[in-house]
Amino acid sequence: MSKVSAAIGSAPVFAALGDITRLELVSRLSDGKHYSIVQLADGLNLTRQGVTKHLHVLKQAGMVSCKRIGRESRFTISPDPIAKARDYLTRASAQWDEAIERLKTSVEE
Amino acid sequence: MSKVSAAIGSAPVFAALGDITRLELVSRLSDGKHYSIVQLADGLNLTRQGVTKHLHVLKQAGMVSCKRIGRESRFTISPDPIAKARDYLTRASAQWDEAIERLKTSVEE
DNA sequence: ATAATTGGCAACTCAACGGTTGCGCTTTAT
DNA sequence: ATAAAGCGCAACCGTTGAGTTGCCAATTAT
Repeated sequence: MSKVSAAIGSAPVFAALGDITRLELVSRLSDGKHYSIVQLADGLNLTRQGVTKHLHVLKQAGMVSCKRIGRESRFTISPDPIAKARDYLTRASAQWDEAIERLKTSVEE
Repeated sequence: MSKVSAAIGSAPVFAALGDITRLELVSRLSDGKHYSIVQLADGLNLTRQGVTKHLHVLKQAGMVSCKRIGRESRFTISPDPIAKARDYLTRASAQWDEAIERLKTSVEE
């Protein structure tokens, strides 16, 4: 599997992380605990519905999971997809690090 | 600097990576060499202008730099911003890895 | 029983995005 | 000198995205 085809699976994850609100939500969920929507919405400058939409995006990207408990929806982080995205970036930087290293020694145009 | 404030700087980078065309462009540029727009557009199923727009997004995110040489614009990868994004994801996963580890041992609600 | 919390669903607005076409300018090739 | 290559700019279009409001159902608290 090429690097690109490995990456396209992570594209939705990157897209999801490309919004500061969702970045904030992921940050709040990074302690591994589970939170209700109102808890997650607290302090954010947008409606509960807005937060719900963002959480839905994160869920579609596989980055969070939710479970209905009584009247609330509890959200938790799902580490795997983000770990995959991280691995892609790690491989990518390793790739051009050595490529640039090669270009530095032999001046190939 | 908190993790979030470190992350919001990476949001445009993540957003830029959230498109499969730009992911492909980054992949093509990952050898550290520089390419003209038509070279980068080759094989992609969209117009030269479309590619130009994507390259502009990558440039705004600081992920590529371009230099005019004669009649062509040569684009090269700029590793730093992507490395920062990678570092953020690495720190984030490390954080919830240990958090989840703690939650596994002591069952704290 | 009644009121408050929590949240899902649908409709709507406005802006941003991805992509296109057309045109003109500069640089290179013939 | 003329043609072609490479690119930038601007206008335009359809779709998606973020965010809102309003309403109703279910659960919990009083």
